[in-house]
Amino acid sequence: MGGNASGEESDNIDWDTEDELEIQNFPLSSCSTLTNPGGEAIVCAGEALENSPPQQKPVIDSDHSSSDYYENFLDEISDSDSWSEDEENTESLSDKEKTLLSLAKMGYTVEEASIAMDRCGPDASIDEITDFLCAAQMAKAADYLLPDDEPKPKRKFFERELWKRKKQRRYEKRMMSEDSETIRLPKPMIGFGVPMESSQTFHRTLPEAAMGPPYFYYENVALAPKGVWDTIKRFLYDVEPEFVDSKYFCAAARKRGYVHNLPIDNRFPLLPLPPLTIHEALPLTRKWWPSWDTRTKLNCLQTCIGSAKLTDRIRKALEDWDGEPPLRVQKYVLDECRKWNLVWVGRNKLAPLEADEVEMLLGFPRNHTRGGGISRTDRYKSLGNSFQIDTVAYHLSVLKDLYPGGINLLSLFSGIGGAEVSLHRLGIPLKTVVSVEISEVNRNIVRGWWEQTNQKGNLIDFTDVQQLDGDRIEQLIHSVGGFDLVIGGSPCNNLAGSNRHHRDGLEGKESALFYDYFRILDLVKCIMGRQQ
DNA sequence: TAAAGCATGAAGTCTTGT
DNA sequence: ACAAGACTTCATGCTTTA
Repeated sequence: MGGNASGEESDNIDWDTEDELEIQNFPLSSCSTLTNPGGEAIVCAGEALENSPPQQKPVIDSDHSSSDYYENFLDEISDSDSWSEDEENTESLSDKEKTLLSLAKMGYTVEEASIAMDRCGPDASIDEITDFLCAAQMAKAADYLLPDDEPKPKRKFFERELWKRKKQRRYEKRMMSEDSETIRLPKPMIGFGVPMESSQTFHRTLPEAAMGPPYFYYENVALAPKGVWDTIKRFLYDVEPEFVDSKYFCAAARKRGYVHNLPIDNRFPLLPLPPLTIHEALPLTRKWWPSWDTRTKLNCLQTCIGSAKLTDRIRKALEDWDGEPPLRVQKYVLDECRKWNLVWVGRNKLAPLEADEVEMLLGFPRNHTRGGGISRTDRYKSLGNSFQIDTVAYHLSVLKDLYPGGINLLSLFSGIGGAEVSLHRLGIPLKTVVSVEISEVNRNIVRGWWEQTNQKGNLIDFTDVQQLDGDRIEQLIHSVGGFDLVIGGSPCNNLAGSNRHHRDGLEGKESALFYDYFRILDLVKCIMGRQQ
């Protein structure tokens, strides 16, 4: 970290105009016209997308809130003895004064800070304000770096931070395909919290356009190609996605993003809590599990399983060694185990998960996808495409108190009924469920489950989202009395990392059905908004 | 004809080493 | 800081089998 600081700075900062452009347009406005892949303009609900709401970010409610960056920032400030952190009682200060104080401690002048706060609006977070300040400084930073300008210590510090911000910004730009802000995956991937990890309280303020009715809940893979989640967020009323890994809910990982307008306070998990480790979930494997296989969680449950030839190759590779194989073989075996989610079922014997086990790990009732005309291959495929019940139910649990008499559900891309099963297991009565699912075997599974669980409500099937045009939706809303929840996870085929052939992003053949989710949700919002 | 079997990397992010 | 390596991923398309 040594070296000539000023030389480093002047050599490394490229004084391009990107940030100046940003500052001129500040606050960043989200897209005002949206087009679908076909290029047709998509009609948005009233002011929903035209009045770009201020970017809302979830805020951790703690004394030393905000991002890692901010924490590092504070660390550095306290390291450099030019800043004395006197313990002040901030209780009596207003929010604005607290923000001002924070910014002052970060090295900004009160004047700079208050201008930025005015520009960013009353609801802006510290991050947004510092972003603005940084961009503003970039526009006139050249002045500061003139050789005869004797920078004050404060400026020096400020410039260093400026440079760091610039680096961060360039890194983020690199991560992004286009402009707009980056959506970064949180670490740990716990969204607005998971059970057992309740030390933090999360708060968020939804953009006005996102407010219900109805509530909506959208799901897709977290590790989508660049820019996909930005687009999804932009369409879904600028609601910040909640990224959650289901490894905090069960013994298998499942990294997913969820965009929803549900309350996030007072969530509760399904009981009993499912097993959280492989050994607890699959106790029979314990006997054969070698000590050098240190896995405690399975990787993502996918639609395909490892081949018999693969497990045979592994068996032969292991049989050459009595006892513990050499590291080279261990690595080969572990790599394949992780890639295919293999488990130990005998000496030197690995196997892919049975469909029953996948069902259990995902939180579905036993035999949910078994029989009734579904093939083994299709069973894996349907399960691999489904929700993790405990995760989704945790998010939906807030509905229980809101709808004691039950809910009307519009379930798009229902699959094997993850949404329905989640609500049922929460004890939320299902009044009318309108379910759209292209696959006949999946529709049969949901229908079978509906009958076997003696549902009192009414299940209405549709095959294709295209059938739900404005008239049909209006008619449904009229006959049902409005939907309380519009839920769905649109196809991920063209987003998923496993797709070798057509990982085409959100505009891909199947994944573009996201736009139908938005279209239908927006229609429902529109029609129900009119009726109020 | 339907179902099962099987080979097919890239694109990210994160971690580690220099 | 930077490069290189490690790690993970709601799958598709072709071939074989029942």
